[in-house]
Amino acid sequence: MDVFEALADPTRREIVAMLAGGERNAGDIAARFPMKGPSVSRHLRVLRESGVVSYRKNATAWIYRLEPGALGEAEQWMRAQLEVLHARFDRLEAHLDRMKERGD
Amino acid sequence: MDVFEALADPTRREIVAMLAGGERNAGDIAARFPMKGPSVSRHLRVLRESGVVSYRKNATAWIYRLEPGALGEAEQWMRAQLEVLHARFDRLEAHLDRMKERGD
DNA sequence: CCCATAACTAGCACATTCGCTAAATAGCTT
DNA sequence: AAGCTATTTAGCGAATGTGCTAGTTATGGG
Repeated sequence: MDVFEALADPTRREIVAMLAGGERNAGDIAARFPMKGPSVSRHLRVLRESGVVSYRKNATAWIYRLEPGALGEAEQWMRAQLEVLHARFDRLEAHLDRMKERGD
Repeated sequence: MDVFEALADPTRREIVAMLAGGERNAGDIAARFPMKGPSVSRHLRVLRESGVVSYRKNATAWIYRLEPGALGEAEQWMRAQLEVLHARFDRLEAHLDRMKERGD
């Protein structure tokens, strides 16, 4: 599944922010949201399937961990767009400077 | 509206990538997609309302431009999460190094 | 072995999204 | 003013997403 789709939901972004601070089990994650466990569990599934988080089982608890790969790719895509935009802006500025120097 | 929600749709991400290369009018944008004009127009509306693009009217054509602000904020949010994650990883590595040096 | 705990999956209702066609709006041209 | 072009808005149906309750699976303790 798609990373951007996974990040589209504010609850899932909060989960990502929580997990940036360290691993958490599903119960601890769910406890911080007003919704019921199964709803959070579904959000966790979306994050799992998009590769944003990994998970492992420790005794009865599922422990979730933020993985940098998927998130990093999305971040790089955004940065690439911004860089293309910025590069064009710089060229325009340089062009205007040249025009000004020639007194155009 | 939310930037991440706006970027969740692949069509809208393609539009963003197109506009990174420069301004385009709605017709030129729509021409590059298999869907009908009104569908693209709705995607453009989402991008407008999320602040990802600005638009102005020139004669009969609406011209769309990618704005760095909204996109940049989203990119920074992602980078912030990755940095928190990375910082924790670095601390862990340093800790393990210290343990090794002490022969733990 | 049976019960409690942790978390998941299944199935339902409601809201939203996505594409479509048809109609409205705005500016240029004659 | 009438019509042409470019684009948006309105409204429809199918598909999807989100939260809920109820039931299932897996592990640990008495």
